[in-house]
Amino acid sequence: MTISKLQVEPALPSPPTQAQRFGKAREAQAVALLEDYVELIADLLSVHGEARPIDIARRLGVSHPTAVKSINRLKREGLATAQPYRGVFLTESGHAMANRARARHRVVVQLLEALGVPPETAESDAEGIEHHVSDISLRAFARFLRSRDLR
Amino acid sequence: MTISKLQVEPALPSPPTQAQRFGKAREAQAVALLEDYVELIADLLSVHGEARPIDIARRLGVSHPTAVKSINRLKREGLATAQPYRGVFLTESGHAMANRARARHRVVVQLLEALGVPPETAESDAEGIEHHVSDISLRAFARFLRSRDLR
DNA sequence: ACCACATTAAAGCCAAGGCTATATTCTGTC
DNA sequence: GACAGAATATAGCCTTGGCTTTAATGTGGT
Repeated sequence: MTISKLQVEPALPSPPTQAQRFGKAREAQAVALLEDYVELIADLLSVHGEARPIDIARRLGVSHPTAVKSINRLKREGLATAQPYRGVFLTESGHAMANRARARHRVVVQLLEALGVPPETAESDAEGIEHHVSDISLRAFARFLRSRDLR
Repeated sequence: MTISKLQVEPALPSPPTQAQRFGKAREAQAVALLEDYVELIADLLSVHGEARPIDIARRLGVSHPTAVKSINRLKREGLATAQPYRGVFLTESGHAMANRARARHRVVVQLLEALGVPPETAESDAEGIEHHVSDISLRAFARFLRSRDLR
């Protein structure tokens, strides 16, 4: 007789379930770049009063033309406005996205540090992680931090 | 006389520092797709004994040709092997990457659940987050989980 | 043994996000 | 006010990762 599996393999999730998870991750990735830009632009505006393409490019570590191209996409999607040679500004919805992104960023960094991750690593990892944290997880993170502060 | 800033704006990181953070995130993203594929292929191999392109495609939620194209990339990068019409297998380094990815995935899911994130959300968010968790953070997560289990 | 159906492969299209090279426009200094 | 140098914009190229369409190959059932 055949011997059935000795180690119980943890069954895989159903294909549709798994496809949906991957689909969400792909979608999050699609907006990640937009979030990075508006978040950075909001920071530059609030600290320097202006957001120039060249500064955006330098801080993102990409060439100027790449930054300009992405800024054009922001304009196309109604997140930013810009006149030629005049710097970049955020629309209403751009600001909204930036605020949500900044809030998430802050919570993720705080969580990582609370878990014992050194500050620079926390900032670095957060840059990638933040775009994949759902509202549900974000609230859980906030609860954890609050409960921990009270202790 | 001019009034200096009333609220102390948290100074921005230096451009090179910030560029480096974004660069790391971009690099992580570049390998994310490879990790997703080898992780899934490893799972299929261990559960079903074979990894067919069509199953890979279905579980990732992409069309078959897209999956085939990515599998070709895996072959090009020395992570997988495949004969026409014969299914996909992992090379030594493919297995190594899959094991690292699975370990990270598991820890991230456990962490999220430990923080109170419901299981399906934990799985879903982990799919995106795992690729951006550095070894340093991963070890911190593991430490946290261990200390919590002991309590 | 055949034939229908499933699977696989191949070809070609598209948008996104990188890049370099070149042209244009500002701007600050003399 | 002119001009040099910085910033910006434009054009064109490449790769990746999606897609659809079409062709080729396996495979299982009668």
